[in-house]
Amino acid sequence: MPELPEVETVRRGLEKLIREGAIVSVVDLRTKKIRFDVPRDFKKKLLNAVFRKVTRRAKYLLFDFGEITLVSHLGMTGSWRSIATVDREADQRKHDHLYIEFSNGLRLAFNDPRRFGIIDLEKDISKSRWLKHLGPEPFDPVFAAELFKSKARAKTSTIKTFLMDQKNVVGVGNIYASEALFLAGVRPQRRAGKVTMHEWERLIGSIRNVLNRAIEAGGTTLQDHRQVSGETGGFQNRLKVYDRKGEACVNCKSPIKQTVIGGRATYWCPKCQK
DNA sequence: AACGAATCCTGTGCGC
DNA sequence: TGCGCACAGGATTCGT
Repeated sequence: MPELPEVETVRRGLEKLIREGAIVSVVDLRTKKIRFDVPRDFKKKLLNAVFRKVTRRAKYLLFDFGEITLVSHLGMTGSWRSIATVDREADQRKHDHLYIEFSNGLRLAFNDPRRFGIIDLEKDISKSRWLKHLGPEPFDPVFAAELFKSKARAKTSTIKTFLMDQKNVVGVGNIYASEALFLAGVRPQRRAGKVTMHEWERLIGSIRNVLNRAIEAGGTTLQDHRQVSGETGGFQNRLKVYDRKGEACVNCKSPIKQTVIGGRATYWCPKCQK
């Protein structure tokens, strides 16, 4: 499901609901393991913790409780939803793995059918195994053409694979990689090392542009993505190539092509992208 | 060491 | 309607 815009949308939803200073009053963990083991003392450590803020790093949500941080990754199908007090007992769904309640009555559920998501606790987030190999955020000025042209210099893998590798730059997944490459006019199957300086400049701009517009739209809902409120996102209506195989290119009317790169469906315009 | 493939898991949609 | 198969927004782990 979720790339940076979807995770950021969820973060903003959570931020609106969880008050700073709210105390965790209920931790109801329904499974020992999602993709990886949840810490054995999860409940004990989280209960009575005082909420500070929720931030995002790459595609990870970080619930800051001061002495401890709840780390959550949505994998492909993970979601957080808020449950109204009146539905407290009634709204329990298949694949709900965790419920957290706060002193002000807010109840949250983490649901993940495919179980590719992560729920973990970290004492010191700067040492987190999940975060330490990540590249820069796409909006960080460090993500600049000169540096990335040089980083990619010796890479024989495709530019699409390079952009989706979170060690290079974070937040770009399968949908937005195709979209950004289209906006920049670069074919996804081009070798990363052969992308020119000018193309890197366009690519970085396109990535920032598409991610920003997708955040504004509340993310892309193809099937699973939901905001914390339960609403779908809106960016699926603005996709230019993803999931549009055979449809007319918005620029040149050529049929959009689909291929597989790195095992993932990839969409591009054979005329607009060089 | 770098790259691509296989893998974890459940649900959905399609062809027959 | 039912069955089998391919495929799905991620990213670690494995094999070459």
